[in-house]
Amino acid sequence: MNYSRQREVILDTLERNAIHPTAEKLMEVIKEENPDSNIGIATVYRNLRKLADAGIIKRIEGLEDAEHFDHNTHTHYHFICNKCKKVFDIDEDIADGIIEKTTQKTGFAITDYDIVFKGICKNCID
Amino acid sequence: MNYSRQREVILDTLERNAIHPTAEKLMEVIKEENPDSNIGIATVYRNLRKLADAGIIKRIEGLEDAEHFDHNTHTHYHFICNKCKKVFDIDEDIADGIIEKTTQKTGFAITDYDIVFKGICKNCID
DNA sequence: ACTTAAAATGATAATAGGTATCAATTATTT
DNA sequence: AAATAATTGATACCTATTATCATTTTAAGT
Repeated sequence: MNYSRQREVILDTLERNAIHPTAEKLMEVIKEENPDSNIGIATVYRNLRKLADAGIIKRIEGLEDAEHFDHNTHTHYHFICNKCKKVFDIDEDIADGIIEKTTQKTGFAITDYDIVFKGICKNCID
Repeated sequence: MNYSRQREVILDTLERNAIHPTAEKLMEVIKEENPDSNIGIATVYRNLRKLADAGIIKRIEGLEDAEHFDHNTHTHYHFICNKCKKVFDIDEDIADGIIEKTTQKTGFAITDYDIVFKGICKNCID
């Protein structure tokens, strides 16, 4: 993968904004932070895909209509609030050994898995 | 919800074809099985949404590009083969008490959750 | 530095999944 | 049977994402 200024901005912005943004949302933030730098939306989509395929960032599927992206590639889970639609990290040990257990029981060669919780977040309950 | 012949066909076809189809795929099957019956694609989308919202069937998100639907609403998980793209049920007890555990640790009001595994299925390994 | 080949970009057309609209039809209630 | 509400089919529309392509930038070799 060759260097590109745009890719650096995209990755850096994703890392500094841990909000699990969609491509469109990330584009918005990039524009705000770099009003002069003229990065096209196709470049954002392209690079997010490339970075995710390379395992440098993670694609989060199963949330609303669009794909979201996460700079954190360590094992963790997500919760999306049905009301405010915000995505929260769940960094707790709630599914210990689930890959091994499932591999053993099913015989599938599991390479990846995701857990998505839905409900109402603390802020929206009150 | 009023009765409709179309909805009955849609639900019945979904139940008899436990292949976790997308709306388009289900439409295909319906057309094959009922060449005369002229059900529009909008009706399929509309009814799958309505049935899922009513809890009669379940929407599976996080699989490829499109939403898939499952007539089985009991707690179970899914595995999608990255090669053949088939969706398999995982009906094993691999995440016991995960809602309680996560609710307790996070304080979110969790109403639902999904686990999606990815990898290569037995058929595609050989 | 200069040249060349490969990779990346920005603009935008194209595609795909899904929803909204609306007049016509079908169910339900009285 | 008449009135009201729900549903349908056709299709226009919207939104997320990818493809295309000419141009620019990067990396490597001389």
